[in-house]
Amino acid sequence: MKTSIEDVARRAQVSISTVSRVINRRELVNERTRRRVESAIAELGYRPNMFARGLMLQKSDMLGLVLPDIHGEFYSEIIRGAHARARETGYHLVVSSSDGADDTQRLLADLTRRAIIDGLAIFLTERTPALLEAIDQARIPCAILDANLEQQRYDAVTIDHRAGALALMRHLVDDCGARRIVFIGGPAGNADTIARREAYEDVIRTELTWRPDDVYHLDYQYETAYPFALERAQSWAGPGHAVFAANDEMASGVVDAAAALGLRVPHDLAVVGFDDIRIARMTRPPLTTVRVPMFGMGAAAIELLSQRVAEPQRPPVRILLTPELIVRRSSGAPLDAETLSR
Amino acid sequence: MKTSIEDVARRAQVSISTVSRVINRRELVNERTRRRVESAIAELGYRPNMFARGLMLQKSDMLGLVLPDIHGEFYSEIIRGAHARARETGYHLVVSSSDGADDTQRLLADLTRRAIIDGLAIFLTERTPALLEAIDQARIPCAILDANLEQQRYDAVTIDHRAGALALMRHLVDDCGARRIVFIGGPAGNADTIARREAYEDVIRTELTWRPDDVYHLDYQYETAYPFALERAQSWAGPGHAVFAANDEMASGVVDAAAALGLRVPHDLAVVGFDDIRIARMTRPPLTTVRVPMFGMGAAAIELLSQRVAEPQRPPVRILLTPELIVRRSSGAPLDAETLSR
DNA sequence: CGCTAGGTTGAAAGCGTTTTCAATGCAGCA
DNA sequence: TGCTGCATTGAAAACGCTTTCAACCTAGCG
Repeated sequence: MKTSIEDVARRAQVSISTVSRVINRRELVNERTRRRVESAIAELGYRPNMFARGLMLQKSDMLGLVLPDIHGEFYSEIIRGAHARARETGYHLVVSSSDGADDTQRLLADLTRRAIIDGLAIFLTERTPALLEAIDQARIPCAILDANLEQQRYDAVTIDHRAGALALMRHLVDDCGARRIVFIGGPAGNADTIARREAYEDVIRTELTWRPDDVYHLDYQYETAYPFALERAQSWAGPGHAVFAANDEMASGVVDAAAALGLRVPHDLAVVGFDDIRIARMTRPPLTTVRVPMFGMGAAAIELLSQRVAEPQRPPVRILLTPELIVRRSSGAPLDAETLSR
Repeated sequence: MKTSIEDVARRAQVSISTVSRVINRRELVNERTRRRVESAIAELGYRPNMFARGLMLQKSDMLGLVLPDIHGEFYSEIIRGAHARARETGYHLVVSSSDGADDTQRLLADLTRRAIIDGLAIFLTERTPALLEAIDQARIPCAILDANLEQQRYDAVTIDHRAGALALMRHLVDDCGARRIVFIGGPAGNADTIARREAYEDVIRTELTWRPDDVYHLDYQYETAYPFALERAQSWAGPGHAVFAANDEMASGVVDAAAALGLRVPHDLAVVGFDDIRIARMTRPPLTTVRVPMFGMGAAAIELLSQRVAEPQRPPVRILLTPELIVRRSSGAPLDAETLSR
């Protein structure tokens, strides 16, 4: 049988008020009484009922995290970051992933109605009106991840994809002496791909020669990039020639294809990727890439949320995270000792 | 201001009992009344307070999942599986990861006391008495992942690592005609490595020649395996020779090193891995490996938990999951068309 | 000695649901 | 007409906690 605060009170010969105080504000109760209550608690193995407690406090110490997908290193890093910060701030984390925009909406509804959470961090990949509506319907604090929402109504964490891509282009041009750069993006409509391609174009148009045929759009997959590069890498190769793939998987496919064709990376063809996932260190040579701070993103979202729970009325805050250029050997820049160890 | 069931009742001119019935057992209320209540709910944007509801029902529809670490594809697959099943069964998932056995204990205590969950799935890598004690202390249903607990007190999900390794060895010997097989394990004390090495030894001792020098223990990392193999792959190579690495990362390092040495995989040296993580398809040639059903493991744990919540008194159930042999080109077996598409 | 302030405690009022139990009304039936 | 039974509804009792408010006691002070 469950023991309640009343059982403890009876056993310790005090009122339930006192037991409650021992649990929550121990400084308010006399030391002798406190010890009596504490041993009663221990003897009975009593644990406060969190439902009742929450009913009074309207607080569960749980935060939600909604991702479009849990697949892959990307999202698991977000979870890691979110979880780490959540634990630091005394929260537990309810993780959920959806399957397309419609499903996100359902999930949001379900989470905000049926789950007992104090706030919700939402990773948005699409921005349908219905989705925004669903977020508005949430009666709890929300933080938005990675979507450049025009409206400033919510706390948000965004990655500066453009700055990352720019750093990578600068590296290719300035440090590696690239004269021709082939761009391999993900789907043409993909927001990240767009940001990266824009940076690419900016640099190409102002400093090199714009060649429309050097821009391709694949699907972010190794399996697609490998045969694709096998067909073309020969024609991409040359002194000062490079490939900028919009993610590490495709870059890895290009590196492997080049090797299969007998090309030397980076000597005959430099290759750079994006994201800095695990495999970036597992190509030969290791990939120069841009590290997208997914861990930091998850952590920042939880941080914002916990701050908002503490101070519901403050104006929305936006955090902009900048990716970091990671120079390895695939780009052909001179490397110092410290960098080599990576 | 929060609207409560009472506000709805007033607006719909009924008692709160009726409103509650409309929400939970709609068949018990007259259609006309029901519609009145429903529009009152809609107009007020009413949502039942889950704390109060939980207080009555003693049920939160949340399940916990504790992992030793969220890092890597492995654990994110478990989360995926658990989440998928949780959603199917109407649960939300509280995910948490710990940092060593001591921390697991703290986490368990925190989760079972402060979090509002109906059950807890725990991935155990170590089995200290203190940990088992902590699990006993949990007053909620628990399911254990991947630990061969002697005691049958809990529901459990276990992977048959040995069967997987055996299948892989059979494949090497029977399908690929391997005559000499080098084993590269993780740390010698690692439970998974031990299970895999035992299967290796069984087959070697009964069917091939036992060579103690062909057994190595590294650290599961690509970065270690690559230079290691670079030194030795030449001496491993030969007709009917193979390397069995205890995970795909190390196998990938071996494949890359072999390529760097000008060896042809699988012709000069067959290589197989274990786990079937993403990179298994990204080596040249793709890795033959064993798929460990992490997704299924997470899903099974949640399934057990939800069944136990429904039927607390039933005897503990143990689920044994068998890994699946995935034949790709690195092992040198003749492949059929269907397999090639992987 | 009477008063005051501070330290401790308990009674009771919520918090917002679900559910039991009883009451009501009405149709159908003898 | 008087019953029975069913469908529908409401009153009220939990559920287990936090917190306010008032009461009590004691020590310290004038």
